[in-house]
Amino acid sequence: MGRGRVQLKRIENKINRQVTFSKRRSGLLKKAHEISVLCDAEVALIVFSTKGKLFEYSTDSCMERILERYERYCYAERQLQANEIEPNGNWTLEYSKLKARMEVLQRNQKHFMGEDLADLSLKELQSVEQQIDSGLKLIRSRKNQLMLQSISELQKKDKLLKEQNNLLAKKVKEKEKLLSQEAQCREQQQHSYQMGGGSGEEDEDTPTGHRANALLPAWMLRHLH
Amino acid sequence: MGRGRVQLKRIENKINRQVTFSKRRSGLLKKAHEISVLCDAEVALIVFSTKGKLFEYSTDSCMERILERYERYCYAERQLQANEIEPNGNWTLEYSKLKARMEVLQRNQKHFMGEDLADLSLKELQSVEQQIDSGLKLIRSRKNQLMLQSISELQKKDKLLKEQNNLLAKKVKEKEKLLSQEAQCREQQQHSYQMGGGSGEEDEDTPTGHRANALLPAWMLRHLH
DNA sequence: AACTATTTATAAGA
DNA sequence: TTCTTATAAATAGTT
Repeated sequence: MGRGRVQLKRIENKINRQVTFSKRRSGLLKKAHEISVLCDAEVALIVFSTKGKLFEYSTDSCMERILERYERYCYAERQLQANEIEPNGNWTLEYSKLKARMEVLQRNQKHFMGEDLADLSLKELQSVEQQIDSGLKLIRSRKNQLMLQSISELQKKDKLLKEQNNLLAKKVKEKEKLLSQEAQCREQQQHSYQMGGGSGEEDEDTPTGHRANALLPAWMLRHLH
Repeated sequence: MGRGRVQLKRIENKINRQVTFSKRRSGLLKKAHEISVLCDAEVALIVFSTKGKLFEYSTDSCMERILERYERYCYAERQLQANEIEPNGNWTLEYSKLKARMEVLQRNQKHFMGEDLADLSLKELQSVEQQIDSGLKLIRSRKNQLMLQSISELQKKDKLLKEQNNLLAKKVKEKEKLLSQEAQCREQQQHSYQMGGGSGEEDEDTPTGHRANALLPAWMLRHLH
C-alpha cells in the first residue's frame, strides 16, 4: 500500500529496508494488538530485526504465559527437539535456560494437579481443563485396554486349565478302571494260580506314555508359562 | 478499513467476532510473512482464538529456533545474576542433576496428557488417573468459583444500572409533567394576558437539580466505572 | 464465500 | 527520523 506495487522479496537497498522495517513493524504490532482486543484472542508476536534487535507484542503483556500455552499445545514435538540440544561451552546459559524451562514445567504440573490455580484466568483454566480432560480420557481408555487384555488372557489360561483338568480326570478314570481290572485279574490269577494258570506283570503307562505335566501338547503348555 | 470506523474494543456479536477474527488473522499472518521477507527479519507469531485454536507463523517455519532466541535474549539478564550466585560450582554436575529432574517431570507431564502410556503398568495408570482426576475436579471447582463470582458481579452491575434507569425514568416523567403544566400555564397566561393578568417564567430544573450522571451517589457510580 | 465502499497502511518523496 | 501525499491493501458491512 503506497505508491507502487511491492514485490515480495528482500529489499536490497539497506536504508530502504530499514525504513520499511520500521514502518511495517509498527503496523504489525498495531494489528496484532487490534485482533487481540477485537476478537478476544491471545497473541504473541516476536520480531528480530536483521541487526538482532528485539521487538515484541503480547496480549496482556504476558509473553511467558502465552509461550507456555504454546509449548503445552505443541508439547510432544518440542520435547523431542529440546532434549537433543547438546550444551557446548556456555554452561551458565544452558543451565539458566534449563532452569527456566524447569520452572515452567513445574508450574504446569502443579496446575495439572489442581494447585496454584489462583494465578490462572478463567480462559487459562478452561484450556488446562480441556487438556487434562483429554489426557484423562486417554488414560482411562488405556487402562480399559489393559484390563480387557488381562481378562482375556486369564480366560484363555482358565480354558486351558479346564482342558487339562478334564484330561487329567479322564486319565484318573482310566487308571481307576485299569486298577479295578487288575484287581479282578489278580483275583482270577489267584484262582488260576491256585488252579495252575496266570500271566506276567501289567504295570505299563497309558498308551500316550507321558507323565502328568506332559498330558498336553507342548504348544498348549507354553500358554500356561 | 472498511465501511465504518472501528472501535478498539471486543466485538460483542459472536458471529461477527468470529468472522473478523478469521479475516484479520489471515491479514496478520500475511503481514508477518511480508515483513519477514521484505526486511529480512525473524518473526514468530502465535495466535490463540477464543476457542483455543492455535494459529502460528514463523520465519522459515522454525518457531523453535526463534523462541529459543527470544528466551536467550530475555534470559541474558537472569544469566548475569545466576553467574554471581553460584560462581564456581561444578556446572556439569549441576546441569546433569537438573536435567535428570527435568526428564522425570517431562515423563510425568506426558503421562498426564495421555502420552506414552504404553510404559505404565495397570497400577501406575490407576494412580495417574486418580491424581489427574482429583486435579480436574479442583480445576473445575475453581472455574466454577470464578464464573459464579463473575456472574454475581455482573448481577450487581445490572441491579445498579436498573436502579439508575428507574431514577432516570422518574426524572423524565417529572419533566414531562412540568412541561405540560407549563403549557397549561401559558394557555392561561394568554387568556389572562388578553384579559390583563399574567405571571413570570417557570424554567427551573427539578428539585434535585443535577444532571443525569449525578443522579446516583458517588459510591454507586464507582461500581459502574 | 463474494462484493464494495471505506478506512488504513505505507512507498516514495521532501 | 518524521511529515506528507498518492496509492495499494485491508477489511466492515452487506448480499
